Amino acid sequence: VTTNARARVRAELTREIKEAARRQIDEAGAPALSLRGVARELGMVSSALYRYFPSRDDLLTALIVDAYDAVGAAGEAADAGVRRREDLAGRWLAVARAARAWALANRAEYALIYGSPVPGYRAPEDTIGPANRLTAVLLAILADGVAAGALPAGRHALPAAVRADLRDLRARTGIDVPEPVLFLGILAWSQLFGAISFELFGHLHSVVEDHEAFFDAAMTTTAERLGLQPARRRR
Amino acid sequence: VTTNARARVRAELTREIKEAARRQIDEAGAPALSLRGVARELGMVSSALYRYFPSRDDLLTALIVDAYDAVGAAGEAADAGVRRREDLAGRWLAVARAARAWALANRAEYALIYGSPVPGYRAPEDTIGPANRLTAVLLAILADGVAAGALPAGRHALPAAVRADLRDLRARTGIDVPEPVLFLGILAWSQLFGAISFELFGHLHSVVEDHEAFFDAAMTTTAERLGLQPARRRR
DNA sequence: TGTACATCAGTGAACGCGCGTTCACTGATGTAC
DNA sequence: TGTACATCAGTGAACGCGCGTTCACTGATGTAC
Repeated sequence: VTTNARARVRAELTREIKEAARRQIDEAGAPALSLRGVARELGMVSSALYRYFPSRDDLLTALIVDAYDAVGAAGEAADAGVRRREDLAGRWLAVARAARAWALANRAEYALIYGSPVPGYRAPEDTIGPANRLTAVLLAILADGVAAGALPAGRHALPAAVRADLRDLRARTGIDVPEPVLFLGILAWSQLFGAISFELFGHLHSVVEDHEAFFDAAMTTTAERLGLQPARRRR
Repeated sequence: VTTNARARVRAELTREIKEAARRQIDEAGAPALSLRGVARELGMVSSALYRYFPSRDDLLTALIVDAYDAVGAAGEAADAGVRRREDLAGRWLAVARAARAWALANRAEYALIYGSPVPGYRAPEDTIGPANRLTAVLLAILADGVAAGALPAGRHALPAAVRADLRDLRARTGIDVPEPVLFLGILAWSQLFGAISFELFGHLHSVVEDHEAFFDAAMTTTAERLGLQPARRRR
């Protein structure tokens, strides 16, 4: 039991190191993340950090995993907060808004996972699982729609190469959604992050003023195009 | 006349410096761009570069301007290469493919302009003009469509805030396109770069294999959604 | 055309800084008998 | 419960490196008369 005192302190400090690192990348960007800087902020000597992370890259990996987890959790919570589960468009919009809100509140972390990759850094396998967390939420909405018969099964014609790739994807992952719907889903997914990136990386600057209104309108359109009907008039 | 000998040599070296810098960011990313490294590659001493660029940031700015220019020129050429000007969907697809091809061939430069901003670097005014070059090509396609009556004027309902922003944008820039069409245009624009970024930044990895086929299918769908009809069956 | 002077490109040393990582060490915290 | 030993966290010095930028300088290239 007393053993865990040491373990608890260790966990706590690990958390504090990551927090300080997050603050640092928020101020100067991920490439400028420096172990010495983190150590300085915590009043430690830089070599002490090596008790917690074997290298700078491992610290970066931990931050990436945390970021994917955080945005995934935000999406899950937003989806779960929609009471009328059959309101698929409402769920989509809620998740999209949650992703944007998280991105605005954690710009550097967003850039870390959805911006240009940190040069020289190669993401290890550990990041794959958490990366799929938000995607799973979006896929669940699609799957619910298909199950309820609310999604047009897909008159959308696809080139053979794309259809084959999507068939493979379904087989590998067990996603229960027809290829055409899956195709539109990936499009919507990339539209979501395209919109967030455009706003965050400054490309909407001097184009549109009310970014939130624009985002909502864009995501509403995206939901319609996906075939997600607003709640009441289900066909 | 002989005066220009010096000027020509100067222009040539300026070009070589930028080329070496591009090679460097292609290998290690923009944040790692170093004047000393560039000088080393050219067999000069680092201080000599200050005869050509007053600081590292100015070199970066020049690279950004060049990149916007290059992708803009690629888009213009692709658009100009479509003989049947009334084939709006074909023009859109050609420009989209050109943007993607340029991005694939110049990954670091793409990341420089459409990826996460280089931390600590603030883009000066000079980058705004070139940044609009590609956008202008896309807008011209829309404007042509509107002029030819080929684009549905826009039954698309927009929230008041968005509509007002777009009205302002039209007034400021003299864009000759109704707000609903403009809205869909911006959506298509961000879909285009969302798709390229997703592919380049690795988010399509283990999702889809044939990236080119997927991109083409995505952009074809985007063109349809914009209301751009394939050439022959104009309504 | 020929000379005196101004302009410019490039050199090399230096300043002051920060970085990741290693290593031998001191003490404190836990464990086993 | 008390002592001997092992584990672990944190220190401080050091290695070897790279960076942007400044500055006084040497020569070569151009200009004006």
